[in-house]
Amino acid sequence: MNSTLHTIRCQFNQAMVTQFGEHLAGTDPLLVPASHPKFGDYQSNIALSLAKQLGHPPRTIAQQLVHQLTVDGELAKICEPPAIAGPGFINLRLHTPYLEQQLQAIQAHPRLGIPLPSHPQPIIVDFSSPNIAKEMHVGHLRSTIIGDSIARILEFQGHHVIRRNHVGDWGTQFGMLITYLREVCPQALTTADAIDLGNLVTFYQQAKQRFDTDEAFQHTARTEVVKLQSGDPHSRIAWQLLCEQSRREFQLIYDWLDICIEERGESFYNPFLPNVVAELEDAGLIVKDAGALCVFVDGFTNKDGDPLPLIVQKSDGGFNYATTDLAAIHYRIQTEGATRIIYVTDAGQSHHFAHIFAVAREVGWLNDSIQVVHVPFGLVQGEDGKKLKTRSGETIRLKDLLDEAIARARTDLITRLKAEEREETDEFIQVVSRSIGLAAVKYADLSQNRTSNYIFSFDKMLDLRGNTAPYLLYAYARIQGISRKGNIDFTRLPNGIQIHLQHESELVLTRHLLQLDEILSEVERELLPNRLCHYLFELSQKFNQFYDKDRGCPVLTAEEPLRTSRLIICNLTARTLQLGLSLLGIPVLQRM
RNA sequence: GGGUGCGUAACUCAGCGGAUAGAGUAGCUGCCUUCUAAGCAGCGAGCCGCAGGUUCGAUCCCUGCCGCACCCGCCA
Repeated sequence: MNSTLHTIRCQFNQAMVTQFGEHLAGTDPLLVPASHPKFGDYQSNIALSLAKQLGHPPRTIAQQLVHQLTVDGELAKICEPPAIAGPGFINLRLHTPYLEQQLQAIQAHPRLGIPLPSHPQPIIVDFSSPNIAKEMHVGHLRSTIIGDSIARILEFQGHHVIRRNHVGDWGTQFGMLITYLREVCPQALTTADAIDLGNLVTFYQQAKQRFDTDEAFQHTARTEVVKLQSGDPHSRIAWQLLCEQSRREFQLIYDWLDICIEERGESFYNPFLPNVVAELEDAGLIVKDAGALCVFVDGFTNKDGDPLPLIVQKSDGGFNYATTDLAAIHYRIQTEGATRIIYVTDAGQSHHFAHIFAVAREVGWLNDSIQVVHVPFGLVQGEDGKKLKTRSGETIRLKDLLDEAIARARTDLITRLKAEEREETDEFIQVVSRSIGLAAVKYADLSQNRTSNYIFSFDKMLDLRGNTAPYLLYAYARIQGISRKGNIDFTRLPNGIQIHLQHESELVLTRHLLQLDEILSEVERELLPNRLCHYLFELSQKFNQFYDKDRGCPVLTAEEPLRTSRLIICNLTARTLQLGLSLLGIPVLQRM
């Protein structure tokens, strides 16, 4: 909420200095959300941690701090008198008039009280990154969804974000594919769309198999890459045709998922690759080993415990992904001026990125003013706990996966409509089932801590109960239902009027509403969208408790001025849900 | 063999060095002459993998071990 925590922190700091001396200036007062609602909103654990240093019992320290805070007086504008509990916790409870005033403030604020940063940063988010000549499959799901959400959050926070699709459009696989196509389907190399993408994928698999087993083929393929990389016109035309075809296919998926991303494939960096090697050479980092040009940095060893090289130029003269990734870092920093680069790829690549970053640091492209991070995520597993595959053991195409989610959402919806004897248009059914299906897939992914593997289950993600997209969307739709029922235009509710918080459930709800800014800055820092999901889930639960006819409080049937006050709370909840979901890449529904 | 990540309720998962470790599902029990029950309230369910260590305090940090997953020289 509008800097509440910041204000409290300052007050604590001041009190610490006044009571215990200047050396405590800037010491973190260890303010955290209360561990249990009965303790209030926040707690400071500082007294416990200062006990040893100051040589006093923690409760005495807490008493001195509370005394000083009371004398200073500022805190009383926000909180009820601080309470000391247990071994020396200082518990803080925001008082109701402050909550009422804060709600009023965010109601009038288009960003719900979230401030813009004073120093917006240029940030590159590198995500999705499918490979040309392959279809997008389940392996691209997490990078695409998590990367998009991170980009949305950073954009909302006011940063200048470049969403970057580092597609695999270069390298050995193309030599392989072109060589193979020349044998089995030469027209594909000269005519647009001579074969459909499904076949292209099959050809790719066959080419890969040949490459792995046939040495002569492997050699020809490698030569083909070198030809392509050196600009041979026939190779380039073939390559462009393949890229164009894949690109259209990717775009279809991105349109479905409402993902905006700018393609800049590996090939873009081709002209810069020799220079990368040259700069490494100039820095004295290049070592020739078995014909390949390598860089050795401390801390990287292979399975025998020997130093592990980063190969930047292969013995055949070709460059590889390490070279490309280095060129990309260089370009992103030098030319694009990025101060933060975020790579959203699977956890299996951690080692590779650590290696690349270490070399970039060694050569001096990276320094402390630039933050380069790998944001790893775990595998998508089937319900058997193994890597998600079709029954026949093939990789699942992303398109099929999304189709199935939508189809299942549609079946659920139709069953529900029948049970409730509702009549809806075909268009409604189509829009709603599509929206729920896609939202469910996205939310299921985002709501897990990204670092662990997660088990993919259509049944769980489409469940109308629990921490799922449908539950959150329903909470939103319920609120819109209030506006329809009461003929109330939420956008025309009066601004700046006194909010009244009386009922326990509305206090609980509004306390939660006012925590959005803390959650968002945490998510920005940790790059963990599941924290936002958790927040929104709790918000939905708290709304449903507030709206419950037994234990909650009446809204439409309440007397003024409570009625308007509660309608404002409803609308603030809806706006918060809508904003939060939008940051996850999920649009809301008015009815469902 | 080395490296990285993970081991928390029957299942799927949260958990920020702090108080009695939390959700959701599943199971059981209540609440619809309705501000949409797709909801709400409640009950039971835990050696937080094991063993040490650091700390006033450890599910969280460190070390070792066990189990699982992924990575480990010219693919990306």
